[in-house]
Amino acid sequence: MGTHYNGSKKVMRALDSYIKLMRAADTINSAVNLSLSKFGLTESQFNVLDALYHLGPLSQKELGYKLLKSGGNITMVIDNLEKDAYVERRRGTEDRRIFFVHLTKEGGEKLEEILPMKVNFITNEMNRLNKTEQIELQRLCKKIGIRKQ
Amino acid sequence: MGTHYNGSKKVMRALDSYIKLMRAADTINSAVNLSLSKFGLTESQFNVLDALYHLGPLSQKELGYKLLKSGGNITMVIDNLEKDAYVERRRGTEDRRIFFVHLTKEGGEKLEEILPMKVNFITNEMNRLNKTEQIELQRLCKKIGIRKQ
DNA sequence: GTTAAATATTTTAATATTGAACTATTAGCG
DNA sequence: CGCTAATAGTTCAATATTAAAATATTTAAC
Repeated sequence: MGTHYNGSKKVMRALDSYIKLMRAADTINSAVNLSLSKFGLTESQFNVLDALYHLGPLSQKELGYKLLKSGGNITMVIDNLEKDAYVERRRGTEDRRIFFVHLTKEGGEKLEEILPMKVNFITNEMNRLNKTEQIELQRLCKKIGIRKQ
Repeated sequence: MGTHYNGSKKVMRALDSYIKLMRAADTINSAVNLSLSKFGLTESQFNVLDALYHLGPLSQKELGYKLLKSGGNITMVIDNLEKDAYVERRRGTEDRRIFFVHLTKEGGEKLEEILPMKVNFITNEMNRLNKTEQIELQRLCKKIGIRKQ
C-alpha cells in the first residue's frame, strides 16, 4: 500500500475508534434482536409497538419521523403488525388521507411481555461497564451523536 | 424506554448508555452510508470490497465470518458485486466446494476511488473526540463488543 | 472402500429498507 | 368555484438480511 492511507496516527486512531464503536453497537444490537425474534417480533415491529405504547396512537407519517424510517417502510411494518392483530389502522375523520395506528389489547400485552426482558438484557450488557465508565461512555457518545439531538 | 420500568438508577443508567451508544453509531453510520450510495455501493458491498482489498481473496465462508453475515447473505452480496464486475468467483482447486472471491481491477479502482472519502469522513467525525477521549472510547467499546473480536 | 457426517454454497420464504412512481385527499390560489 | 400544490399513504423494484431446506463435495468412520 502506498503512502496514501498509512495516514497519520490521528487518522489511524479515528478509524480504530470508528471500528470499535460500530462493533460494540453491533454486538449488543444483534443480541437484542436475537432475543426479540424469540418473541416473534422484529426490531422494527418492537419499535413501533413501543412508540405507540408510550406515545399513544400516531399517524404513519409521525411514526416514520420518530423512528427515522421511510413511508414505504412504515406501510410494510404496519401491514405485518396488523396481520398479527397487534395494531389497527383507523382512518382520520378530519383528514381522510391519514391513518392513525392504534395499539390493540394484544399488542399492548405483547409489549408488556417483552419489555422487562429487553430492559433486563440491556442492563446486563451495559453493566460490563461500571458507573464511572458508563457516564464517560455517555459523554463521549453524545459528542458524536449530537447532530441527531 | 418507558416510565413503567423506572427501576433502579443502575437500570436507568444502563438504558441511557445503550441509547446514547446506538445513537452515536447510527449518526455516523447513516452519514457514511449516504456518502457510499452516491458512489453506487451499499454498505455491505463496500465492506466486501474493503476486506478483499486489504486481505486478498477470501472464501465466501471467510467473508461471512469477518463481516458477521450469514452465508445466504454473502451469496446475494457477491452476486450483485459480480454483476457489476467488481469481484469474481473462482472455484477452489483443492476443495471444489469453495468459491474464492477475487477483487477485479475495476473493483480495486472503485474502492480506491471511495476509500479516501470514507477515511476522511470518519476521521473528521471521530476527531470530535481528542486523543485521550478516543483511547478511552476504544477501551469501553472493546469491553462491550468483546465477544465478537 | 462405501456410507454417514460435516462443510461450503445456493435457494427459498419472510421481513426490512429505500427511493421513485402512483393514488387519494386536502389546501391554496386565481 | 375549479385547477394546481402539497400531503398521506401505497406500490414497485432493488438490495439486504436471516433461518431453514436443499445441493454438492469432502472427510471420517466403520
